[in-house]
Amino acid sequence: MASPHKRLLVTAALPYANGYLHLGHMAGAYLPADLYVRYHRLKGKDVLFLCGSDEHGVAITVTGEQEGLTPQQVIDRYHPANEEAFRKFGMSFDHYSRTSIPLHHETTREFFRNFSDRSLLKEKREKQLFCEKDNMFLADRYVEGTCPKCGYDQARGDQCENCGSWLNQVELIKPKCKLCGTTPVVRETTHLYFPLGQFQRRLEKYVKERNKRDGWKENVLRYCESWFKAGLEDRAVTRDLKWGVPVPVSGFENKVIYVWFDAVLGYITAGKEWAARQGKKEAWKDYWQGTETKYVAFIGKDNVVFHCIVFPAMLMGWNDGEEEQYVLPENVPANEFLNFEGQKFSKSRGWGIDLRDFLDHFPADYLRYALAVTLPESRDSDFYLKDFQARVNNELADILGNFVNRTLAFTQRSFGGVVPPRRKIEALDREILEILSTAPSNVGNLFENYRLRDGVTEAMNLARAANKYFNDSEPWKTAKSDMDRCGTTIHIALQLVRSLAILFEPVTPQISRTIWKMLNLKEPIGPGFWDTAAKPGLDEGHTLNPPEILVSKIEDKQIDKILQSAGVERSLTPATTGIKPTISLEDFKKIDLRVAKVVEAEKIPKSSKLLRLKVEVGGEVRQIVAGIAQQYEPSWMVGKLLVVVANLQPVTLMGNESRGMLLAANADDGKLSIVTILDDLPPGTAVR
RNA sequence: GGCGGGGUAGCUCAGUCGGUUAGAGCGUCGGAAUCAUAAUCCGUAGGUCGGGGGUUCGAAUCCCUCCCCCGCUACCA
Repeated sequence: MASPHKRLLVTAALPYANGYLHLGHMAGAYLPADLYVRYHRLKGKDVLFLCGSDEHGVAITVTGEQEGLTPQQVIDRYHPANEEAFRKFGMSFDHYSRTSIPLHHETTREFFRNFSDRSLLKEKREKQLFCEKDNMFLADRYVEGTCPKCGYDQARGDQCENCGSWLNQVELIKPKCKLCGTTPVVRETTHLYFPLGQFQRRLEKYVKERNKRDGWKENVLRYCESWFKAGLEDRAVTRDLKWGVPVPVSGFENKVIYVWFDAVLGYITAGKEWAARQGKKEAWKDYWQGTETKYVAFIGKDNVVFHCIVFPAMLMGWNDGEEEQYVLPENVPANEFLNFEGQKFSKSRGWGIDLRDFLDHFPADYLRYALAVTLPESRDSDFYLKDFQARVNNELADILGNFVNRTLAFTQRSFGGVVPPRRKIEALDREILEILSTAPSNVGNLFENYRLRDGVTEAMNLARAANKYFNDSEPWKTAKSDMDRCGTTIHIALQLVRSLAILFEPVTPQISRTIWKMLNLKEPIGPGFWDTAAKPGLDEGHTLNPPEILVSKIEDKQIDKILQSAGVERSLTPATTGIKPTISLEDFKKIDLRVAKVVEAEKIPKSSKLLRLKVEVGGEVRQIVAGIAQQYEPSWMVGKLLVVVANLQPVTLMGNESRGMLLAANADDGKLSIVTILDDLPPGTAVR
């Protein structure tokens, strides 16, 4: 489907500057975006490709506190590292920006002020608990106290679990900060809200229309639907924090703009910064404003709500009141997640592999190809290193690399490295030329419909067909009998090499460049080259450079080595890191551990994890609720000797009082194992 | 427990929203070939489409139910 748009604006999700990029990120958003962009550039489209680091938000502050750094120091570590990893991976951003720069603060404040001036933002005054020690307002889950209705002493800020009544956190009697245990004070705070709900009907129409025009992905439509179904609500756009963009409205000087609001605007900032560096300050408007632009936002599935709902609503909000009209995303192709060796990437568990580490071991193109053919386009997919090895060896090296090599080596030996003339065309020649003539549009159509994985596979199919052509034509035989025939075969094979270099440029740009060099072509692969891949493009008599190995194979031991650095082995054993700070003996003595014998056990109805146990401790039988139902059968538990914390403050879980807690080892993956004792000592025996 | 998503060949995944003998790549096995990175090409085998019901002339596809996995969440004191 030919696009009527003159310009293409592409963004890839702004990575959060609170950690290193890993392979899951690349498969989710960045590689798809880069494939799409590189393809369109070769088609001759006018493309602007933007990205940048998302550097605000409370998580960065928390990381800083944990490591004794300022937020600025945190982002100054991850922003350059991620930018560099992107560069090595071959991301072809026109500009990579960051949200901590003054220009971005200005962009954000401009939107904010605009909304505020036009009374789009609603002010809501509320009383909230403020912890003077932690110097912050407490979210509901960070505060507990006595329920004013039933007197239960561990009610949360929003609801009492004992009597089930809904509470306002300031109603709590004797509230306590869950972080530090001190008593917070009531302070009045005012926040501004963005009326997302007002936009719901327009957003639904917007998604429907764009889907009709550009074919949105099913998973994305499903996520949108569930948000619409739940109903959109006002969202707070201000927060009582220090780290972020200061609110530009009087009375709110001590607050910052909520990170969800400023992050998506980072795309616009990136456009402005790009334009400024081009020395054409207004050039960004050609892409961001006006009807001639098609805007495509590549993201991972966790970001759907911000790009399909929040960001469009913000742009609608702006467009309603201004002459300058921002372009809304025409499509938001979100991928699902990539697993690593069968398990979810997890920073906290140390599972997975960072992009920069991977690129220390292998060329980016190997990774790009392997990821491209297993992109999680319609559901989560798995990345296995042994698959990676197989893809590179059996496909990239053996099919593509070997075809290029055999063709160039043959030319070198039999024709002195000069493109032989094409003589009489026979059936085999006609067949492959026919295949060649449709290959660019076949691959291109798949790319344009966001079926990147199929597109790359289709490109590899041309290499397969090329090998078949070479085999069937048997130039090594005709070289002895019919040099004209042999020359014609090699002439066509060389044309195929050239076309393959072009069709593979979006996936493996470095490999394509190497082929180009071997073909001794002066003008680099560039805008408009895509369609020329359908036809022969090498002149007879042209002299080639000597061939070199294009893709070298991956050895087993290279895979083993990276498996170790990936933390695979580490993660299979229980973590020993993350030990808490040293405590004194007095502290430890406060804990009264006792042997307890299970006398009764049953599942708590409607609960999936909780077991209600009656245990004997000393002379007493008490009830304990434990979250072990997924691994232990109630009947099996009866008679077991456990170790329990006997002097723990009681709590009520799903209406069941729990007086004490049993000890169990908790693995990060959710597996657990109860603690018991080796010999049969009487219940109530102290453990220390 | 609730909401959402999955369960298709040994592995990784498609399957155009009911229509002929369920597909691809890799792996397996056999063959051809020997120009090439022992690479290539051809062919073969392999699936009761998680289980069970139902609707239909016809179901991987629609409905019901059950089992298992993943995510979010409730409750892992």
